Formats: sequence, C-alpha cells, structure tokens
Amino acid sequence: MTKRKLPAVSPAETEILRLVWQLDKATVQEVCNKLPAKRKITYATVQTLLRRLESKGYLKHHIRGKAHVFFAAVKSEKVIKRSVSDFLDRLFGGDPVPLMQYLAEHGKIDADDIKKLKELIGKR
Amino acid sequence: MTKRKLPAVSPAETEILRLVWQLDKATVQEVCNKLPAKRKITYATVQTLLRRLESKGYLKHHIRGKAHVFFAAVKSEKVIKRSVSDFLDRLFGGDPVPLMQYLAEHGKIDADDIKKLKELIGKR
DNA sequence: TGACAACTTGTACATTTGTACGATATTATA
DNA sequence: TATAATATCGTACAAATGTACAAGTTGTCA
Repeated sequence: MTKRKLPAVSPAETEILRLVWQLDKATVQEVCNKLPAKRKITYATVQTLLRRLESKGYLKHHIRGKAHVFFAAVKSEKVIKRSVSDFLDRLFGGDPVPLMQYLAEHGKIDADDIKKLKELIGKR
Repeated sequence: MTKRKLPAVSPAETEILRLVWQLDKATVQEVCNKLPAKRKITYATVQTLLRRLESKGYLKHHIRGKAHVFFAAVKSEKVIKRSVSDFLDRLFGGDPVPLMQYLAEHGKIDADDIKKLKELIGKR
C-alpha cells in the first residue's frame, strides 16, 4: 500500500533523475552525454548521484555487460507532484496562481499553450 | 550596476523570506507568528534563518526598540525569477509547459485563472 | 532604579549535498 | 591470454543546511 517514506531528492539529484526519465533507462555514460554542455560535472559525480538516487529508492538498475543500467523505481508523476508542491509552498505559500502568472508574464508561455491548457481544464 | 552574485537561497530560507515579503517588514516574532501551525520550528531557528538571509544580502534590518526589523534588500521578483528558473531547469529541463499542465491537471488552476492568464498574454 | 522579559550574539553540531579520487573488477581486444 | 579500456566501489571531504541552546544585552514597568 504505497506506504513510502521516500527521502527528499536534492536539486542535483533531481537534475540527474530527470535525465534518466528522459532516457527511460540509462548508464552513467548515457546520462553524462545527456548533460547540457554547460554543466561541468565529472563522470564520478554523476555516478554518485545515481547511486544515491538508487539508495533513496528512486532508481533501480540491472546489469548490462559490466555497466549498470538505471531506471525509475517510482513514477515520475509522484516525484513531480511532491517537488512542485513543496516548491509552491515555499515560494508562494501554496498558491499556484502567482506562479502561472509569472510564467505567463515572462513569455515562457504563449497563447498556444494557453489554448491547450484551456482544453485540459475544459474537459472536466 | 546590479553586478552582484547573490548566494543561493536555501529551501528553509525561502520559506522565511516569503513571509518577510508578505509582512513587508517584520521582527523574528512576527515571522514566527506567520508560520503555519504545522511548521514546528523554534524562535532561534527562525532567527538564524533571518540572520543568514541578511548576511547573504537578501534582507536588511533596522532597529525598533531592542528588536531587529527585517525587510527586503532585493526585489522579490528577482528572487522569484531565479528560483522558478532553476526549478524549471532541474525538474523540466527548462520547459514551462509541463509545469503549467501539471498545475492545470491537478485542479490547482481553474477556468477563471486561465481567463486571467489569457488576458495577461493577450496584452502582449 | 532595579528586576524581568524580550532580544541578540556567539556558537554548536549532526546531516545532507555537491563533487571527485583511487583502487579494484571486468569486458573486450590485440 | 595479456593488456587496455571501462566500470563499479569504497571513500573522502569541504561547504551548506536545518535546527537550536546558552549567555549576554537592553528596553520597560512597577
């Protein structure tokens, strides 16, 4: 009965976790390759982060050749939900509207996106 | 020439900083009072957080009686911008749409909010 | 004016976080 | 089958974070 008490995912870990989700499953190497060029971080560091994510329960791995292939052990939706929720609480006291406004006002979102959102809301 | 390189605001600090913004200016006591009941944290801790926020350059204070009255030293917009931006990068690779969708899908946002956003976008 | 209550200051300290090296093991290769 | 590559594992370590106590200071009220 999903009675987890998952430890928090740190910022750096979140960054890496997202890449694993994106790749669906990946080795340390693959994650390193997906890192934005700007992000200067060594293989060893990525490895540590992946290991920690696994020990925290967010990832699992199986072996391919001599390498570990990591993959999600918890649905990303779950992690996202917690992260967004925490973030919202801290910075906006839980009110999502200011965040939406911020996104809208900073050209991060365009009319098209709004249309899509409208649909999302619309159907329910 | 706003050339400063402000140290990052930690999660706990963010929580406190937001309250100061909300109160416009406040003493340790006042911030403590604004804390949600659930949040069990001592006066001393809030004080430390405020002190750190000041040493990091986010707050300043003047004195009223024997107490320090803290107030923003950096516009909240600036802090918010950085926070949202970092958060977006880590969890969504910088793409705001999934975040908006998440908010929409979780009933955090209703049709009315969308309408307001539409306006915001509308006026360019 | 003296005691009390409200504050600040100095300090502490266990964890977590970010980053990474060196040694060991294993696969592929010449 | 040596050897070169490539991985993992164990470990390290400074800095940041979250949380808080104790001692000293100062405004206030009886």
